Amino acid sequence: MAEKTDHFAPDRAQLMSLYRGLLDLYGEQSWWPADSPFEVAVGAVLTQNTSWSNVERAIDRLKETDTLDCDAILSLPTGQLAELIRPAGYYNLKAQRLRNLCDYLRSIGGLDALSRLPPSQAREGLLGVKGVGPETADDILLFGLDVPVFVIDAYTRRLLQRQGMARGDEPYEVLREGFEQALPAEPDLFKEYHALIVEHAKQACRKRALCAKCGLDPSCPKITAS
DNA sequence: TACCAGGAGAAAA
DNA sequence: TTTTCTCATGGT
Repeated sequence: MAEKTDHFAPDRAQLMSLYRGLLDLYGEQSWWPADSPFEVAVGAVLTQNTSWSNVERAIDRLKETDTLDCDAILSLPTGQLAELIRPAGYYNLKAQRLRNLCDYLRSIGGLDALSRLPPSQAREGLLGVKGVGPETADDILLFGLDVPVFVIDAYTRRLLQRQGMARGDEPYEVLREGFEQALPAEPDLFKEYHALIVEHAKQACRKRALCAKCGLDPSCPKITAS
């Protein structure tokens, strides 16, 4: 039996071929759907294990009540914040997580101050917030602050497995570093790549019954550059 | 009715 | 150290 290793070192041509294949299939996605870096940060927390349509509802409710900013969120009782974001699910948990994130941002002087930190330091700071894991932190850095970090999510893992490029269960950092070392450090490329992977998951694997195991299902097509 | 979604952290094994 | 459990609404 082959030993299980956590190696992931794709070459640039391989990843760019996959990227072009996705781009040919789905066209430009131009993410993230948000009006400000702070809205990206809030959306990144709210979308944890949650469909974006539900997140939009919650963000709309924050906008309607003029509470989509750090100070407003921190001034709300946690129960009231939870009620506002209820459509996003896990609302008690996420209300506390949003407060934790806002506490941190306020302590360092806001997102502007975060963007002025060395990227590795900004990432460590975000990861120190209870409720902000690697994917959420990288969403904020890439889509909110234009830091070239590659976001790994469940769809990315599934696609890599389907393409035969990785097992899919490698540690987050192994996969992230694999992408970042192979690709040019361009935020726009990383954003579009991630958005295309999500779009692929939605379009190609729309049948729910198949989606859970789509990494192994032939109905989820392999991507090839035209 | 049952399953799943743009995770993360705590608890159990 | 690895696996399992918890958190929850809304669409299909």
